[in-house]
Amino acid sequence: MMIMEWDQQQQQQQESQPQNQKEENGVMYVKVMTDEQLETLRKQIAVYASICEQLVEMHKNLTAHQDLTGGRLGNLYCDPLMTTGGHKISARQRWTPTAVQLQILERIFHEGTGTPSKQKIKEITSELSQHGQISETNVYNWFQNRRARSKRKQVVAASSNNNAAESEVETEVESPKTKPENLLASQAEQDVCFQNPEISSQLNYLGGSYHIYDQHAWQGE
Amino acid sequence: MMIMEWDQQQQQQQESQPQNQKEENGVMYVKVMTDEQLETLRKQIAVYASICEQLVEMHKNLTAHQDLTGGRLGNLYCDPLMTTGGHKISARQRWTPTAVQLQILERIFHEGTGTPSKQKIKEITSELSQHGQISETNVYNWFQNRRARSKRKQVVAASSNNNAAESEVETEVESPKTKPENLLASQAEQDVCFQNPEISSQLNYLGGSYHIYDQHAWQGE
DNA sequence: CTTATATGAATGAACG
DNA sequence: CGTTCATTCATATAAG
Repeated sequence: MMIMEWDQQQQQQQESQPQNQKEENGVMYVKVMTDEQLETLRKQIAVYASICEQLVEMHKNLTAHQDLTGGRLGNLYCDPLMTTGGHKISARQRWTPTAVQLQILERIFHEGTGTPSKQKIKEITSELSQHGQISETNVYNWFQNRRARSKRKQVVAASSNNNAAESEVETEVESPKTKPENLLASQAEQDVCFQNPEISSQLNYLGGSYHIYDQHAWQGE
Repeated sequence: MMIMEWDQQQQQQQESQPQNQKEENGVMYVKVMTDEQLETLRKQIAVYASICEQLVEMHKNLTAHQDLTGGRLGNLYCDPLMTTGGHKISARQRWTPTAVQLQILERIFHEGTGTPSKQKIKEITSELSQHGQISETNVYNWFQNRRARSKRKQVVAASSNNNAAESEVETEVESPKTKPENLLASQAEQDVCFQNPEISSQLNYLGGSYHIYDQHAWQGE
């Protein structure tokens, strides 16, 4: 909001209102944002930084048990425990979708074509392989399970209004898990490519740029 | 990084280098960032926006289980005896069979049909619902777990009897009895202080401010 | 308060 | 495609 306003104003300065520009000694001078606007902009960035930091923390905590443990790749890990008996059977055999992969899968699942054709499977697999190890079988199984379980829920929900005394809200069928996702997931699709490496690099790219604001009170504390 | 540089430069302009400023007709002119710098700044914000969006999605997907999985489960402890501070309700209370229910379940489990059909599940649920809140899913899960775990016990017992530590025959799939895997399951418990409210408000504050950059190619196309 | 265990629930994979 | 199995996750409870 505020950023957009600033952006518009900036364009005005650069294009529509040359009377706000001056050249002197080969240096271009223009009328700039007021300190207030500047401060606002800085706050925007700072807010983003703060949110990113918090979300990263939350994400770390939440996925500590799963695939992102310690930043190591989730699937096919060789645990250091094998040294005990010199055995190497403990390779994880079960694929676990990354959060990103799950997001994409859910989106595809909901956006129409309930029939994941063979060709479609390949495409999806190819797409998801950019976000972690995956195979076509995984995708196929995932859709099979996803559909079967959503249908089972339907059946259970439909049949459970028989003996239940309460007017439960179990008509959710299959939406609870994916209902609140299209608020801002509409864009930012698969081309975003945020896996751990990317996210990390981006965050590092931006890292340390927001602490200069931590004395302000805008954070709400 | 880049932001900080810009910030420093900005401060220089405003404080240390008045020779870059000019006043004319009551309007203050200062040397501003180059278009390149401006573009960089915009990219910073856009990167943050993208990351935030992605992280929010990830977080939603990851917390969907906690918040909505049991969403409708029958036994929600409506006893609002929260500790001070107004913690979140989080009706993620998992079902716990009562003594009577457990008795009945065990009896049914031992008396024959190891395969509780869906119809059977309904009957059992109906019966058990007279001794406490329960759902068909609970019964289904209970039987699944009961069976799986009794089977595992057998396997473990059988394997522990036969193999010595030296022979090292392929013991199925890693002995589940001696697997110290709780290296990371201990933390990430109660220290997750930040919950949705703060994040949400901040995100609303920034909502819709980044889409103006989506035509750029910096995302790594 | 921390650690270990029991167990309800979720889910990838396999079966028929 | 529906159902079942095997494994894992997460939490409630118990133990230290």
